[in-house]
Amino acid sequence: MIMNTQFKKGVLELCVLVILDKKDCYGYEMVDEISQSISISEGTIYPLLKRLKKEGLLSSYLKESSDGPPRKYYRLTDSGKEKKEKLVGEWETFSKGVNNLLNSKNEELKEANDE
Amino acid sequence: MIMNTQFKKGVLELCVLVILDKKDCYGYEMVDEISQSISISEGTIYPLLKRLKKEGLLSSYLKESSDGPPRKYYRLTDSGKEKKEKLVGEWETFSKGVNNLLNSKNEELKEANDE
DNA sequence: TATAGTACCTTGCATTATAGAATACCTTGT
DNA sequence: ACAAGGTATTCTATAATGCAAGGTACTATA
Repeated sequence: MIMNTQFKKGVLELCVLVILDKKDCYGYEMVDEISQSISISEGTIYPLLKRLKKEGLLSSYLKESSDGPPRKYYRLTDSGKEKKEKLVGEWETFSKGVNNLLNSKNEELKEANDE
Repeated sequence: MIMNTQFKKGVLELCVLVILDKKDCYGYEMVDEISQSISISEGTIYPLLKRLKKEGLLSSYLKESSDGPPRKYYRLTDSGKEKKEKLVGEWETFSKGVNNLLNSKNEELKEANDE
């Protein structure tokens, strides 16, 4: 899936928080989850998870796996849940604003061109 | 209007192209136009316009003004129009993907939690 | 003269996604 | 035992991009 890199900035953080709000996940698993909707690579998710943990939005714990090295599961903290709510709201406002520009520009500009 | 900076990455280019597809504009004017939907500052728009012109998506011409210095109007080139169409499509795919993650996650995860 | 509004431009900074490479574990085939 | 490949984590270096902060210059008003 080819996708505009720039669009993703900041949104991936939102996606990670939303997914972790539903269930605990490890990084490799999250790449799969998110990839169903947005293209993403491992080199992106691990630094992101590390950053979010450092900011106190996530906690983590290790769990052994039957087929590979142990998995590091991440869980939302309370502050992570707050942040998630905040980001979801911001995303809705933002995407509405963009769609506003994309669609409703036609009418407004008729007058502007009537000079 | 306070707004997540990261969400804007790449989207502002789309907004500029969409607006210029409707009518020619100068930078200062575009800040007003876009600000109705998304917060943006001058320090953002001028470098952006310069870059888009350099990439051949925009052409520009000067026009005198009665109340201030001459205005530099920008106009979409053919290649700019192509780029605009492409970006609009990418935005729609992308925002659908994000909303997908935000909303339809509930059902899919019931099974996942049934272990 | 001074102030404010319009309009443009540049520099430097912070943020973030990504590719690429390294490490380590397990399973399967030879 | 060995190699190959999939799973899983991590780090480094790089490229984009938005923005604040500053500057220039023109016009109108007080």
